[in-house]
Amino acid sequence: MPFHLDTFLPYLLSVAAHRTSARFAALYAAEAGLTIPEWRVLAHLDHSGAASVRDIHALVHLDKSVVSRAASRLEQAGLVKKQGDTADRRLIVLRLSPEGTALMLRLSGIAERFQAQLVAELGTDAPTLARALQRLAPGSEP
Amino acid sequence: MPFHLDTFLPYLLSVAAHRTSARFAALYAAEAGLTIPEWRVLAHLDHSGAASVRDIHALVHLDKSVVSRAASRLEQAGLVKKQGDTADRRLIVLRLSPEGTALMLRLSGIAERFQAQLVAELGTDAPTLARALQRLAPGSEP
DNA sequence: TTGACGTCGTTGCATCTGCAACGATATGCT
DNA sequence: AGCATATCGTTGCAGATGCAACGACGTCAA
Repeated sequence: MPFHLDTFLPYLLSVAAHRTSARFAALYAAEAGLTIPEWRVLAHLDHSGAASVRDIHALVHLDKSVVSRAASRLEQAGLVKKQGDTADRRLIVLRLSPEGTALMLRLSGIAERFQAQLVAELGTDAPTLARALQRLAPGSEP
Repeated sequence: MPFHLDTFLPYLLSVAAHRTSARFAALYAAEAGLTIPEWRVLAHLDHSGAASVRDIHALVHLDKSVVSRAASRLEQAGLVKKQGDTADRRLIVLRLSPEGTALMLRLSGIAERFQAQLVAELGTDAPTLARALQRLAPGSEP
C-alpha cells in the first residue's frame, strides 16, 4: 500500500504555511517592500518595545544571522534604531523609529484584516487550528 | 494596541511547519540523506508510479527547477530512473528504481509512524487540523 | 508545409538561508 | 587579579530557492 503525501501533516503544514505567507506578503507588498524576516522583526519590536537580536532570535524563530541582517536593512531604511546596551555592551537594543512605528500602525491593520479573513474562511475550525499549531510550535525549544 | 505576532496564523503556520519538518527530517536522516524536495519527489512517485517533472511540479508544490534538480540528484543516487516519453518527447517520465522502491518501503514506515505520533500529540484536534490545512492549501492554485 | 505560439525540462543568476567561525565582551572559578 | 569559558552580534561561505531566460519539441491555423 503506497504512501499518500496529501494527507501527511508535515506536507500539509508546509504547503499551507507557504501559501498563507504568500497571500499575506502580497497584501503588504504594496505598503512596504518587506521580507518576511523584516516583517517579523518589526512586529516583534512593535509589541515588545525594545529587544536585542538574541531576544528576537529566541522568540521569533529566526536564525541570529537572519535577524542581524534584517535589522541592518531596517536600520538603513530608517525604520529601526540600533543602540548599544550600556549595562551589557555585547547587546544591541533595537527599537522602532517613528517611521517604523507609523509603518507598523498601517501594517498591523492589514495583518488584522487578513487574520479576520482567514478566520472567516476557516469558520469554526479556526480556534482549533490555532491551538493545534501552538502545540506543534513550542515557544522555546531549539 | 500593538500587534501580537504569536496569535497570527501565518506566523504560527510557518513555525509549526518548520519545526514539524525538522522533526521528520531528523527521523529519516539516519535512513537516507534526503532533502525535503527529494523526499517529496520520491513519495509522489511511490504512489503515482510514474510522473513527469511537470506533474510533480503541479501536484507537490515545488518549483519546476527544484523538481528537476532533485530528480537529477535522485537519478545519480540510483533511486530514480529518467526516461523520455515516446509520445511527447518533451516529457521526461520519472520512475522509482528497485532501490528507490526499497527505500520508500522503509521511509513510508517511518513517515506513518511519525504521522501517528503527531496525531497522538494532537488528540481530537488532529482531524480538524488536517481539514483546516487542506482548506488553506488548495490543490491547484498557482 | 509553414510559421506563430504554447509547453516541457534545464540552466544561469541573484538572493536567501543555516551553520560555523570570529572578535568583543561578560561571567565564573581559583 | 587572572584566566578559562560562555554569550552576543557579525560575517564568510556553501547550498537551496525562485524567477526568468533558453533550446527542444508539440499544436494549431492558414
